[in-house]
Amino acid sequence: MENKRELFQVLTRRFGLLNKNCCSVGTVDISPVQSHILYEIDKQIAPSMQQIAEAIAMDITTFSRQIQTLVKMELVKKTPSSADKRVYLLSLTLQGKFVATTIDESMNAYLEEVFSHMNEFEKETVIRSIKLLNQAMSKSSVCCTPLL
Amino acid sequence: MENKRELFQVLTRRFGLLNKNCCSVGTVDISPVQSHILYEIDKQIAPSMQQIAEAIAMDITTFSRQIQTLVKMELVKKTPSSADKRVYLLSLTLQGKFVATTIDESMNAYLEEVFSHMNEFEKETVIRSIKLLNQAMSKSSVCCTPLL
DNA sequence: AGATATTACTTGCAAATTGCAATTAATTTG
DNA sequence: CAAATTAATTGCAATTTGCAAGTAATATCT
Repeated sequence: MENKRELFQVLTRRFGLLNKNCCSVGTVDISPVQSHILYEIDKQIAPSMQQIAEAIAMDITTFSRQIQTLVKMELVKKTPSSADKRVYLLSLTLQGKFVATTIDESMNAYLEEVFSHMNEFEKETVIRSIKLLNQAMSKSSVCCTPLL
Repeated sequence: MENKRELFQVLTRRFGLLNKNCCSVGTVDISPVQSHILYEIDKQIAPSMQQIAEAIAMDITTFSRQIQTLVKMELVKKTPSSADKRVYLLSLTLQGKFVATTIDESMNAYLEEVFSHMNEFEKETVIRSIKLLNQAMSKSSVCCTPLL
């Protein structure tokens, strides 16, 4: 058996670095956490605060403040729900959408660059493995429970 | 082509969560960052502050303060180098070693649990893929440059 | 229907983390 | 031996974090 922890330790750090790189679009500069928030709002349809906070496993009070920041930066819009007046529905502004898309593209470019160091077969294998890993983690009881 | 970013976004989040889980040993409670520091000190031989800070790609000033905290917690020992009096050599105390080892074991247990949802062939493939990915990232110019 | 409980979100701290700029002390370079 | 470089530390000041407590709206229960 390998030392799995060693492998994951290194991988985790590199992911952390990759994440940090990717959050500057023109004059707009956001944190990795904020980038995750934009990503998730973009992905869901008219989500509430709770939904996004849960999806990224973030404390709701911290999340509330992050959203306030993003609203001030005019990247996110909070619309009161008509069905339930306690709820705010989140969406990206035009600028927010632009930022999210640009980050997505640059992340994909980064990843393409990383994958360019492999041959086709290796690429396929790695992609398939990451899917497997994601599935296994979602089945796992020890972590990741709040994540889809 | 797949959407790689989607896959990595989810994986990154799950790793983040895994990381957070794993830092409480008895009455000692440390942050994920501190756990990385302990890990890296344990791995190297009589490293200097610079060396560790660079290995985990952390700002040296932040690192300096983290070390101060860990020294107060009696997990890390700072020994002035006799060869160069500017330098401090880092090592784990007995307690620090214990904490590092315990975290290592519990991380490995977590990972075993995750891998238990795969068959033997899948396990092999995934492990091999992560190695490939690590290699590719270390060759990459866009990230990870400071990391071994 | 009306009191009670629950839910969604917000604020008040207080602690921890971060990084840039500037400092100290030791070593190297010219 | 003076000047430049290096290792590590400190002074801010901004950001992030989470618990506890609060407000307002909705759901539940007799």
